[in-house]
Amino acid sequence: MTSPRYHHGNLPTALVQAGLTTAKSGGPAALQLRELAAAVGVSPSAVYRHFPDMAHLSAEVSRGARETLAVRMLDAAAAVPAVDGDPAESAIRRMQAIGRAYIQFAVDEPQLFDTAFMDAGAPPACADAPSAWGVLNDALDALVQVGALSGDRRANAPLVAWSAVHGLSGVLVRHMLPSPHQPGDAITATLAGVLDALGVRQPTG
Amino acid sequence: MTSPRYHHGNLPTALVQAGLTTAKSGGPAALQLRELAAAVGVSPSAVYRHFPDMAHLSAEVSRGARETLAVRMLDAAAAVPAVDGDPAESAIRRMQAIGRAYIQFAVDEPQLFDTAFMDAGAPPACADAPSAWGVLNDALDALVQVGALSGDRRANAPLVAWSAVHGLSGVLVRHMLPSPHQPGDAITATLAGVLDALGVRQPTG
DNA sequence: CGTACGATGTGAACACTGAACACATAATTG
DNA sequence: CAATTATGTGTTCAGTGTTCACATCGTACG
Repeated sequence: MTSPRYHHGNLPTALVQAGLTTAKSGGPAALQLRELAAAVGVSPSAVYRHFPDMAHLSAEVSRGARETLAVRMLDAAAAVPAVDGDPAESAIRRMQAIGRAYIQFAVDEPQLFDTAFMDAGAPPACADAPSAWGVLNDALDALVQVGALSGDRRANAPLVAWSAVHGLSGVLVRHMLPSPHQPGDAITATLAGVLDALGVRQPTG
Repeated sequence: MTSPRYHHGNLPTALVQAGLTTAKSGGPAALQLRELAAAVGVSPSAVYRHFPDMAHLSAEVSRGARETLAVRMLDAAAAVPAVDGDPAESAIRRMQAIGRAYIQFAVDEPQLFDTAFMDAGAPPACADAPSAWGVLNDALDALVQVGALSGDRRANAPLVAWSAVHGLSGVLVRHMLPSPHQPGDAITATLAGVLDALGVRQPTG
């Protein structure tokens, strides 16, 4: 398997994987066709057997980064223990955990976060693999089902939540804060603000 | 002035101007050294007499875009008529106008907006020319001075307001909305949410 | 079997980019 | 007016994504 066969066996996946590794440390600007090809041990031209364009390969790496983010969110939600006899409280805490995981991902892996949202055409609406947008909407649905979120506010809810959390993430990632703010405070304040704007009661404790 | 003199007279400014024009239609990716030089009618190497690097020129164009944004915000605030005998109401309306102008700029000039915030190192804290961050903080100071914003919330206020407004702008610019949302509704909802999160009363009418 | 064929990878090109050099010209200063 | 500095030119170079004719492998069919 490690022998240098002429046919790689699974080039596209390997290229995307190498792209993710590269992007994790160098960001989207570090994604270069020749470098990725070399990292996988393949000629530059070989890439074109699987991707029509470097842009398409980059887009696929970006998609991978978004998927990683979605998985982090799902894991964070799953790690929240259910509160006995209070499904609403559980749903609210899960919602908060999702938002926190999103921001945490941006802070922990700023380059990957940048890679995830680099191109304008990236639609979070695509029905593929776990998407952050999907995870958010599922959480909102859960809130409605449990009675913690009113149906009226459901329509604008994803937009409000997403822009607040995504906006804070961007600000933190790009170090747009002039004074040395405490990110932790900002995160909790933003999460509380989102729940407040949605008319969802704050989680106890 | 239009005669093709050997010395351009004001190359750096002209290059940045050309960069702004290019970026307005093509975004940050369209900023190319040779093209900008040609647009100004100058050899590519001439650029290096004024900018050590293409990155520095791009950064200057980005700064220009941010300045444009700040001016739009200032203009919008100035266009709000004062409410007689109610300085608080005036300040609140001005604050709202600033946020609306920010988002409007992103929607009207998505490419310029992208250019304004392309590089991570861009500090809105720089004390140069009108900066969006400065405009926001001035508006917040006005709110405090008028008693519409409590001093306690002043510390986190810029972060909360900025991330919400900037986040929504980014979402709108990148068309991250799956379903055909109404941007107008989202904008007013977000602005109201920001004021709410800051504990500022909603403007009347 | 073995042979033709499609899928996959190679190597040498090409056009383009930002960048670096020696040189030419203009403006300024003594 | 002479000399020096500031500014712009032309050429060249390394590196990029991309293309094309060719090489190689796996495989399905006679």
